[in-house]
Amino acid sequence: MDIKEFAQKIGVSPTTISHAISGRGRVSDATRELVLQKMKEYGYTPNLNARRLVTGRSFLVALVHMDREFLAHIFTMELVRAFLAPLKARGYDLLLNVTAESTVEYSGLLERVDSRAVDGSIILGEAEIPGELLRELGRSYHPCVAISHYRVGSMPHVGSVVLGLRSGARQVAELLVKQGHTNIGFLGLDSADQMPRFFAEELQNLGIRLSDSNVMIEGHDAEDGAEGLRKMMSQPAPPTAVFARTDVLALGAIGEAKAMGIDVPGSLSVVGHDDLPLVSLMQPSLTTLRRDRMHIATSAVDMLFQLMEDPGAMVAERLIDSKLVLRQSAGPVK
Amino acid sequence: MDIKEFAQKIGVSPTTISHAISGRGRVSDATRELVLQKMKEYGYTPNLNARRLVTGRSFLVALVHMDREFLAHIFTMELVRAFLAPLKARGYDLLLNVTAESTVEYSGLLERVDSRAVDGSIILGEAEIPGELLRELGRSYHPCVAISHYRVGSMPHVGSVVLGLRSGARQVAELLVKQGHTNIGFLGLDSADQMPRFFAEELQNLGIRLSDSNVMIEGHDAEDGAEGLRKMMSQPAPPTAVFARTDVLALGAIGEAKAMGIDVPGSLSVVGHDDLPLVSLMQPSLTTLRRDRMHIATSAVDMLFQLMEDPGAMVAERLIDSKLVLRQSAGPVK
DNA sequence: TTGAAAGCGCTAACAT
DNA sequence: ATGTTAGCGCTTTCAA
Repeated sequence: MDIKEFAQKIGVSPTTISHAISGRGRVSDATRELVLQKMKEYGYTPNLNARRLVTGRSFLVALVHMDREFLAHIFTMELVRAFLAPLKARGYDLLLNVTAESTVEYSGLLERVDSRAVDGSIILGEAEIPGELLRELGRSYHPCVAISHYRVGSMPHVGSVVLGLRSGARQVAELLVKQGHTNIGFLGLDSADQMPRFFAEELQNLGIRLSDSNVMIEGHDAEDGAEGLRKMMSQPAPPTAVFARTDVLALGAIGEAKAMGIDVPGSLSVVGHDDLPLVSLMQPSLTTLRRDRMHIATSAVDMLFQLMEDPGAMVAERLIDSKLVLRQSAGPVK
Repeated sequence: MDIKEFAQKIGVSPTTISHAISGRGRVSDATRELVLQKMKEYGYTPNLNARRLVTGRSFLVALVHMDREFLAHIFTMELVRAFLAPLKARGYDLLLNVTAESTVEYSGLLERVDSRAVDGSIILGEAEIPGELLRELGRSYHPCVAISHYRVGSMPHVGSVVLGLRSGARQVAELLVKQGHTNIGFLGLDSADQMPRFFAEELQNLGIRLSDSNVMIEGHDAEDGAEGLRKMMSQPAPPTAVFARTDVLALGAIGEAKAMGIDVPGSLSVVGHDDLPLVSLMQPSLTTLRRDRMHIATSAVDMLFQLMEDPGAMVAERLIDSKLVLRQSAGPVK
């Protein structure tokens, strides 16, 4: 049943119905009551796609990601979850599966954007988000907010939430040094990651040198963490503390330490990064850097709606730092 | 730029453009080439909402859930992720944030459905999915697939993926009995859950009695698991093995056991349920029941598209069982 | 193989 | 306060 048919059935005009539903038009309370009442009775429900076509708004926000496996990271999953409530509070749904892998894919994205199929986008990038993509989006006057480790050059319609690494590096450095560690290791992900540099610099500031032989860049999996730790501990003067770039690496390292008969945190302190679910339940529970998912999500959503409401708005970049969560896996040097 | 303007610019009719893009119409190869070529050149991209209005298809599937906190379960997050690839393979996106909490919310859902804003729905229900909801959906000829622990009465346009509990209960019972345990406990979620009954029955079949005092229904959190285990082990004749309804309960229990000086699995075996990420990395690694997320997701999506392609199809219910993953936390009785 | 015209169901000026 | 009318941008008969 369309609005015309429904209008005839209940004896008012389509306009009145539209007004009654949106609440935006001038209708008498009595008429509005009647319309809403009859809607249920007849089971009429407006066609969203028609509305979207004519209003140019969809009440949809897309979550754009660079690769198809982005949800493999548990942290990202939790982030996705965190977007839901703030969006729902504004009457918005979240669109998933929008990848921006290549130029080919950009077009699919731009199609959805130019055609007003989504009102805004949140762009997730573990690595750097291609400037070309952001420029393309900006050019189509599409409000979007990028979330990544990197700063995004200021451009119109594009907000940015930066997940800072520097502060976390400092907090870990300070903790370990305070606990008396002087021989410290780092277990990393890949060569593009900035964390090892930051960590080395922060240790330097505290008078400790992160030697190259104590930096292991192995990969993403627990096995990589185990492998890295094994190498590190097989050196003549093995470190007494290790900062692992992710909790998964940290857990792999702890497992390997146990296998090698090294007590954590008795003989080796381990600090992770992410505060994934369950790491507080391990034995020992994991000391790690936590990023507040809700904070990230509400910041991004707030920013996005600012841009959506005022297309001219120049939104400031927002930096969000990690916070050290003290648990059992790191302790004073013996 | 709309199709009309674009048509004039490149000197063909809107019809031809539509045909060239969809590939459905009869157009010469040369013309199609031209159109696609010029699309990039001029940056024309069709309006999706207009297309959706006229075709009645949106290439969107909604993920419907009963409460707002559904993504709090890590298992559910992983399920969401698993839907993405099969949907993308068919050119579909996934719509998140569609709750069906109350009758009020049903209307929001039905609006999206009746208005063809989504082509189909996947309904997630940890508990039983309200029959009324499914009937409403079926009545609007809306293809949907329910995923839950419960069987859904057969009705048109509604498929069902049942996450069976019985088989898992049997596998755990068999494992523990084979390992020589005779005094066995259960750590449960809530009174609505069928698992304790199934587990008791399966133990019964093997000649073991699950005594009421060994069944603790405490809640969802690790603390609940710890609390339950403490009570259970404080009894005169504490069990030598415990089946926990979820991995989180199991981890809470293991933590508490350690705190009580009880070795796992030396003096107490613990089996969990879900195989959450990281539980394989704990010390000891967790023996648990695993449900194949990809299998569930592809089953549901396959079923959904069957219903979408052939509205008359009566889709068979599909049962998916858990599989025991043997790790370290459960072992032979000493 | 291509084009003209009608209409998808709604909203929003503009009357009344 | 309510109704009339003209599109929104596309697809799809139908005709050429």
